[in-house]
Amino acid sequence: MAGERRSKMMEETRGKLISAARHVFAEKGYAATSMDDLTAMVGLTRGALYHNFGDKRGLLLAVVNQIDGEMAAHAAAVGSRADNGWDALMAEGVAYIEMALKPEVQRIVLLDGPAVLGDPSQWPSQSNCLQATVRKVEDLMAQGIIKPIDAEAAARLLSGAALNAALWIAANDHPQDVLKKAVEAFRCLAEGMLAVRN
Amino acid sequence: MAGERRSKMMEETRGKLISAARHVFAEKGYAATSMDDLTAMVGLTRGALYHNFGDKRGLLLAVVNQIDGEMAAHAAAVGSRADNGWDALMAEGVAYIEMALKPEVQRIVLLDGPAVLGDPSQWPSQSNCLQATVRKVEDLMAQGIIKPIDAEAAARLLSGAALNAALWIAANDHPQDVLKKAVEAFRCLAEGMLAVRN
DNA sequence: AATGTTACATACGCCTCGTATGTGAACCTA
DNA sequence: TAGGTTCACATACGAGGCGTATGTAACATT
Repeated sequence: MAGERRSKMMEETRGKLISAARHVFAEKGYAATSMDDLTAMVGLTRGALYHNFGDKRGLLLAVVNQIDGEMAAHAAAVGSRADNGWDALMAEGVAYIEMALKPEVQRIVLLDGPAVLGDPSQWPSQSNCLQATVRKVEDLMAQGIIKPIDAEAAARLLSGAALNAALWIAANDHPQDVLKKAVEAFRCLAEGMLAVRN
Repeated sequence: MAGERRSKMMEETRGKLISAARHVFAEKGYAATSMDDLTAMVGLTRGALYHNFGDKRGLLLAVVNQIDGEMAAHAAAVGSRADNGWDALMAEGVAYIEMALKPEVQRIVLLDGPAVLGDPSQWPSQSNCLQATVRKVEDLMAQGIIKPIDAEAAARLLSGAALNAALWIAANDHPQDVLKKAVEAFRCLAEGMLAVRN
């Protein structure tokens, strides 16, 4: 039961670094961010960085995991409020699109993340989120609501479509207008999985 | 008339640099590639690089444009061999997935490209490819084959789904098996756009 | 209280990028 | 064809940025 003050402090410095990184990575991008500046911004030096996260990539990984976790939690919360499995799946997809409108998510999770850390589906958090979608698809399939196809393939294509929709929206001048179109198209595509048309 | 030998030589060096960059970028990634090494690899120095492409990003842009152009051409060729508009759209989508299996395309066009150059839909070539898909969707819509939705939204979601499918396949150990599942799921989703089920 | 541990700072070397300047060959002119 | 000019590329230089090796002071253990 000792070393409590120490680990508390360490947790705080980790938090400060991650928080600063979220802001700066989102603004200037990963490559253009100097770790000297980043650490100085919160009154530290690179020493703290390399001790806590190993290297620059490690910091990005921590940031990505944090954001990704928040996204998964939010999507799950939205999905749980739906009346049935299908609506929940749709609601999660739409929520995913909406979340990806935040510059933080765009730049860090969708652009720099994959380039620096590699295939997103290997990340722990992303993997969890996808697995949840896979299970939802499997449930709906077992209920005969959607056609028998590979669940993982379906989940990945859905999330891919949502992701790309978000990128499109963010690059556009009228996000709200485009969001409506994107959501409509997303629902339309997703209905291709339905065993019986509404 | 004049300066023919000179511009011929310059075209050759540009070609050598782009060719080398395609290989090295695909292997080690954009960030990890040294321009000193890259240029030395074809018997040049960085002087040639900065003269021809302005900076490192300029070289990546040239590489991306070349690959993207090849992809668009291939997709168009595949699509033109189909009997009808719908089959052509499906064939192009599948072709897109298959092309994205090449490490070159994955690493350069799908990972580093967006991170370094920004939104892919702004790139000249990618934009052309997308526009072609949009027009195909509009045609099918005019024929009453697919439901009336926003054509650009549909095109973007389709290409997004295809893109993500490719990333999935490439990260997998059994590409051929997964390819089949992905293509099946892609067709399934796309059929959501059909006005009348087959 | 003495010793070990650790969280972070400091200091160093290596590499890479971009620019500024040099150079020799190809080009135009007469 | 001879002289000057242009230009494609090489060389030289300076400015960071990353990662590591080492230092240090606060904390923990006994």
